[in-house]
Amino acid sequence: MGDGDWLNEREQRAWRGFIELANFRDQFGRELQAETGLSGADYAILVSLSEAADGRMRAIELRKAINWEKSRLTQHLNRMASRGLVTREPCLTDNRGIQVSLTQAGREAIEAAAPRHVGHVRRWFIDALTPDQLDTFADLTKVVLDHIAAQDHTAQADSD
Amino acid sequence: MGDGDWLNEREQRAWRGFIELANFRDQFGRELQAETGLSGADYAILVSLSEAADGRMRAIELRKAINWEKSRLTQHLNRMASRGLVTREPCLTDNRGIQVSLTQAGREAIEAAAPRHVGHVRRWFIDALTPDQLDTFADLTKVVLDHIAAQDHTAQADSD
DNA sequence: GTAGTTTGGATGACACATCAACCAAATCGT
DNA sequence: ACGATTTGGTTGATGTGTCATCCAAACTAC
Repeated sequence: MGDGDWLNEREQRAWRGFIELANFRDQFGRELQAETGLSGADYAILVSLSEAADGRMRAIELRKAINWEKSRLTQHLNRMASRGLVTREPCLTDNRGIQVSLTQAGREAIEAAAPRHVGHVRRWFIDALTPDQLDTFADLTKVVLDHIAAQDHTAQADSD
Repeated sequence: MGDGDWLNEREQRAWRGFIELANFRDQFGRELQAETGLSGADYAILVSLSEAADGRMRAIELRKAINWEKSRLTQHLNRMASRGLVTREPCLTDNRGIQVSLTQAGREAIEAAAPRHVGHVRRWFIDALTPDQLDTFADLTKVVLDHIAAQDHTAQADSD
């Protein structure tokens, strides 16, 4: 390919490090799923629900909390409902809305998964760095994220 | 959910920063795809091919270069071939192998996409950090990646 | 040689995410 | 009141990635 302008070595080191770390994160998610039976997506939904009063939320609130596209939520809730982790009922105060509720099985699943999740995060990431390094890393990610946000105001993404 | 042991604030800041940055990266890939017509996966394959002699490589070499599962490569090459970006021919020296070649269209696609790719990386990531910060960031990712590699020697995906 | 294993690859089923299009209830403007 | 628009959600098509399984060619043995 035409290698007109590429990154210099310093830039490339940082960028590739980031990419590899991000790649690893997908693997991390799959391992967690293999251990707990919950994907990262499942986890995000269950955490939100489990923090809500009575373990129930309107779909739209859920969507705001985890910042998903609506079709993604619809389809994922379908799969989770068919697995018995959540239920979907019509919303009383808005006939176009949906109430999503944690089932007992869902609550048990998230409570079983949470410690393993934390353990994984610690073992794979936190333990690699000293407290100072953690701060530095957090600072740098913040710089980049702020830079992104400043550039592109349509950017937010989140989970976990 | 039971909040038995969670991360302290410092740990959480670093972890969440990482997650958000990794999430952003997916969005980055989609934007690039919208602009160039090439997904990150397409890009990885085309870059490898374009760097090879004659723009051709055996599938297995390609797989090693980008570290993919074999079924992923098979399926992605199918899609790319149907889009006219690559061709697949039997390998002369090993009857079970496959030779993958860049087509003219594929070469043009990667050459058109590369500058935009670099521009995006710069604009979204590199430009956010000073040279010193780039080094620091690269160092920290390396620490984490080394830690991961040291812990888990079974990380590679492939089995049969 | 010829049986057993490894290796390069293909295939089918499924999970996951996006996009575009659609629908009905809610809301808004007048 | 009533048409127009927004909003909450669904649906279907498509792209992408994983896993498990299968297959034939290639390398062992012996």
